[in-house]
Amino acid sequence: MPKRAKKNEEASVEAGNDNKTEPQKKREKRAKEPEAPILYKDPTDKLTNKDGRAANIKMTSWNVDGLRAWVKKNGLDWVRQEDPDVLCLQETKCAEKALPADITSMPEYPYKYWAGSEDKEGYSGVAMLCKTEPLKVTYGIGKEEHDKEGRVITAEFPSYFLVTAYVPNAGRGLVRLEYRKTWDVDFREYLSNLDKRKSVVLCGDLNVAHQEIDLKNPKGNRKNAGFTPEEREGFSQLLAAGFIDSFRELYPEQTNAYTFWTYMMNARAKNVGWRLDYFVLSIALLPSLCDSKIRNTAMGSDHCPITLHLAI
Amino acid sequence: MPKRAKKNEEASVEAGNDNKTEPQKKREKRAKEPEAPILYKDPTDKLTNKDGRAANIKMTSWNVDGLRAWVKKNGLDWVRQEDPDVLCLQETKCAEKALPADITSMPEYPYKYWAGSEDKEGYSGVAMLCKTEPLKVTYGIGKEEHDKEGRVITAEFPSYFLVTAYVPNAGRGLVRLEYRKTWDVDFREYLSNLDKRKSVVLCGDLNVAHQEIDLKNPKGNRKNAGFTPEEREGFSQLLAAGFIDSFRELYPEQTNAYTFWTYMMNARAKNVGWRLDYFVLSIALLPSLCDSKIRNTAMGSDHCPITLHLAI
DNA sequence: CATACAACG
DNA sequence: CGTTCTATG
Repeated sequence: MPKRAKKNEEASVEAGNDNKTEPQKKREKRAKEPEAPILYKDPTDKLTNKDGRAANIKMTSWNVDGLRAWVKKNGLDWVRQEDPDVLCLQETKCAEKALPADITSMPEYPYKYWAGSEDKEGYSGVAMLCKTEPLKVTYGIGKEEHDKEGRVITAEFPSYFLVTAYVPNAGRGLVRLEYRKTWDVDFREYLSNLDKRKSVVLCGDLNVAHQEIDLKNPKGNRKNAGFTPEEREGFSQLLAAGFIDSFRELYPEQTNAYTFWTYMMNARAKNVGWRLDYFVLSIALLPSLCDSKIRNTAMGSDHCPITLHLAI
Repeated sequence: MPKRAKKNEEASVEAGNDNKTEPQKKREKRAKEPEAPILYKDPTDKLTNKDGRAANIKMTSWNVDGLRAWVKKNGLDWVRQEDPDVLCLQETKCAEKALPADITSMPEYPYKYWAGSEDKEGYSGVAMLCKTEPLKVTYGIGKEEHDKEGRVITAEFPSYFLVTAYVPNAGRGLVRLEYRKTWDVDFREYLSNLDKRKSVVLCGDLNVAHQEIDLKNPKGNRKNAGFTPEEREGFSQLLAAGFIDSFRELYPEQTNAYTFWTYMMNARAKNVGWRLDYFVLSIALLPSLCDSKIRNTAMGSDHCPITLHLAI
């Protein structure tokens, strides 16, 4: 697992040319297209906690489904508008040396951490970009069997741990459900141990819709990856261990709130989605919670980003 | 090897939609874009033979480098303008059942023949589309070892055989040169045997530049696939067996006449190319030869099409 | 550089 | 449906 942080690098340039093939046009598009539509800060974000204390930390998490494609689709323009203090990305599907200069050279985030799959190139992978330097950054959850796929980065800040995770998908036909169950147990133990030392913020694609309210089609998906009783129970046990689902805490009745839509069957246009991406907090952080939002207008992946505001 | 001819089929329709991802735009492009630039019949084509007899058959050969991509790039619009009596395609890289309706339903060519690789999907593959029905169509060259990759279709017409071929590439590092040499021997024997019965027109990607005049960079390519002494000698021996290279016959001094340019290094814009595609004729057809042309303005592949006019 | 495939989601 | 990989050219 790569353990280096990256600072700025020079961008490489590509010359344009004339005999336009499709892929050439694609590249030119990336290079020349002016900007993504301008997004303003969401005026509905609540920027104070229960006691009226002002939010002072903003975090965004996004499963980008291929970082290179997402960059070409101007995902970074959205990030610049959102301007979080920490940006966590999942499913980067990109070796560290293949990262686009657009992101490795981003001056807004001088502290950047990357984890990729050791065996399979272009599989899994997570990243964390920070405006301020963490006290310490670690990779994985301390168990050989889980730490070869670039799924977890943990950053220690003065008053909390920030963990970003891309939880293993149980797979078509649930071929990897048994593995997922062992993951859920070990990951919960990892988080509980952190929680004994400092409060924890966990964010990322947890690859489970917890309750029926968390996906459009609960009935039809009980035997599908992401909504099996085993995966839902795993999430319930995580909460029982002393954590809260920040979005559901604040919006307990909110229906049709999803963070993932399959590319198939025009699911996003019909909002046939799943809530798979979360900010999960140690109970001790509940007083610091200001808002937990789903940015479902941001395009560039089959997941949308989510943003958390804390007053710490 | 598929041995069925195909007639018309219904086109399938795709609904448009709004949340535009890159691949969606690609599909819409294919559906909605008006037309490729209009091409007129080449006024420099010579449409009579030496004796002034009028050409009465027109054939086009094109290595399309992936038929599905080529269709999306409006290759068929060019074909409709060119309007040959027979169209031969190489490197279709497409299973018969995956053929786009745009080509399977083309009414101009009621008689269509397809050959694909048996083992590797999306590899090799040739096709022949005819306005008039051949007396007989066969696939391969009658040798097990050569006939599993969908490289040859032979159509028998009243006064000649038409053979279209995609000759095996000798490969990077010449890994398949030995195989290519056995192919060259067996293919020559196949053509010679046909020639004993009726005159032969051979067209396609023969994967060799015969002489130094046939590629931009002869010096640098003597050890590269397509210009090794062995491959060039194979072509020489084919000619020695009673065949002629129709283009070179008519234009013996013509330099910078190529039919293939690698996509790399902007080779086509600089005309750094190779002449790999040929109409090779039985000597007996020499009196029928009117013209043999390279259509190097036609885009859609890393090869361009070539066209033959005969007065038979 | 570009077209195919497979694996994965 | 879309991103990645690999093989092939």
